Amino acid sequence: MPHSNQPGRSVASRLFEVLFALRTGRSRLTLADLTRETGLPHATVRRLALELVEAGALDRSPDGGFTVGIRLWQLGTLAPLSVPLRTVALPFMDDLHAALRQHVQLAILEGTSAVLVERLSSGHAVDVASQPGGQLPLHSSGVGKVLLAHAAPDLTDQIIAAGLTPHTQHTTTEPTWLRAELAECRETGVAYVHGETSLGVDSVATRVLNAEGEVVAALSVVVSAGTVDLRTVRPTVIACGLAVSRSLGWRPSAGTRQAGPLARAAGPSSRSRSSD
Amino acid sequence: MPHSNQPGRSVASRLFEVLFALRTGRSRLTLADLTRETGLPHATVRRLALELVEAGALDRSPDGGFTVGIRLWQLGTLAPLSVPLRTVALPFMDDLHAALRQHVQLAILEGTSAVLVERLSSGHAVDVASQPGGQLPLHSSGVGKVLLAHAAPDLTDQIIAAGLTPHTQHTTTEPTWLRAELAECRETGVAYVHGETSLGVDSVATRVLNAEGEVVAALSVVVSAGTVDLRTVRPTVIACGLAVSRSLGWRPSAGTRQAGPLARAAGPSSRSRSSD
DNA sequence: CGGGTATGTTCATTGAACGAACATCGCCGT
DNA sequence: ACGGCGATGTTCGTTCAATGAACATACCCG
Repeated sequence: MPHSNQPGRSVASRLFEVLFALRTGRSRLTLADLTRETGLPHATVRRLALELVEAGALDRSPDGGFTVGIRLWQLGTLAPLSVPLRTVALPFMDDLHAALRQHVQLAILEGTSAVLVERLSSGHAVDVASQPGGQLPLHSSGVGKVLLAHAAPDLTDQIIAAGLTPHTQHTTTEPTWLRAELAECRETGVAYVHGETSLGVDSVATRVLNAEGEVVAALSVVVSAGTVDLRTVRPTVIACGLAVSRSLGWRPSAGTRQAGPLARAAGPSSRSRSSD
Repeated sequence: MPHSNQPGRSVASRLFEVLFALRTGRSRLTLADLTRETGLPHATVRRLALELVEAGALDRSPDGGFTVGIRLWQLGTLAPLSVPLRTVALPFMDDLHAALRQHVQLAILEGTSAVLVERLSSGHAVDVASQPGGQLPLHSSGVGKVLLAHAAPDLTDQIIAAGLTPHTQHTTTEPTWLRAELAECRETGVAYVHGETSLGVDSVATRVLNAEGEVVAALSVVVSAGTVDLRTVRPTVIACGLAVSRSLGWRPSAGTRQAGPLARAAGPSSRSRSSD
């Protein structure tokens, strides 16, 4: 039986199975790697991979390794997140970075993860593994919590159903607790993380709104635990988030739909549920 | 005849015809746009585009526009030019930017164009249209000339055969003249451009070498004509290019294959190949 | 030299891709 | 109201490109 693939699968799906076998940390794969990764017959993988090379989507080094091609990278730069979001946010992130001398991150929601879009790091700050293009968990990162809090409610159900993987002993694994955190975040517009992603790393995150008052991104400052008082960082982060939102066309009045309570959150006083 | 496409074309090729219809400045296309752009029957384009959306390669806005998807952007960030080239070059480009307060560009060769990989701009400097991911002509830009000079000789023939499109009245359109410039550049490692890409914009470009002594990129400073003495900029650019090359593992001794003459070019005076 | 792994090549089979034709919707000018 | 027009969406018989098991080669290691 020389055609025993399960029917219903399109060429395109197979093609992208090969393409997306390249992931963070696995950005250079051999033909055998691709075969293992996809589970497809090696003859098929070979044919598809060579077609991808011919199209310029992949590059092949003389030693046989496949990597993402320059043309595909170029195509990626056309993604709408480059403009206006990144362009608009970058100067403000620069300011935030200059003021605090700590990591500053910008992330958006994609499927069931937060995707890191932009990042400014300080040499002397804690090292975080993530790079632009990398993924962060929705339930245990600052930006993740902000994005999850403002996403469709059933996404939270999905995330909880999928299991709240504990990355450290501080990761929130209790569904009720997480839901409470998210509700709090919806109220204040801010999310805190204390060593939930990795030990000794804290972060404060806030939301970024567009002209329609929708949460389009999350902005966070990541600090080494204990070095900085998060209560100091909080208003700075909030102000920066508001500044970016404003530049995207958001106005406090226009934003009543989702962003109403943020006004209260902006003041550090009211009910400072601190961190210590 | 319900199957009148010219045979020999693969699905993959059609798929990428649709994908690469998205170009700089045309990063958001409707179905009709894609159909016009590719010349394929609209039923085919529709099917392919929807498959691309399902795979996450494209995003479709509610109003029907197709844009590059986030997953494709993520995939692009895995391209080998991000690491090590960009990562290594960025700090040095920062220094160059800090020292000169002018545009600093990093580009690589891709096909018959130079592709802008990284760019630092100063608000008060001349405005150049190009963005990371954008293309620059090989015959009329600084980085282009550097890359062309060190590429396979038949690429020059190709470029000349394709016609030296004049972008301004200063663009080199005479093949012999261009070849002379390229020879000069091979000798000195530096290329100058005086208003060839756009009027009033000058640039100085130099090469970046890897551990094997191959030219892997070009580095340039772009200035408004007349504001800066290019003779001042030249040694700074050269030193920066050498610094990046060193960080990539290149050593003057090891680089004799292609990089021999650079030593002379490095010193403003004939042969003080200064590193001190 | 035999076993293992990575890569490359062949070819009969067939189902997925194809696209002409048809259908629908909204828009604009008359 | 009507008809022309462009954009989008849907159908379906035809057929050729995609498929993958089998074979072939090359290399490494014990």
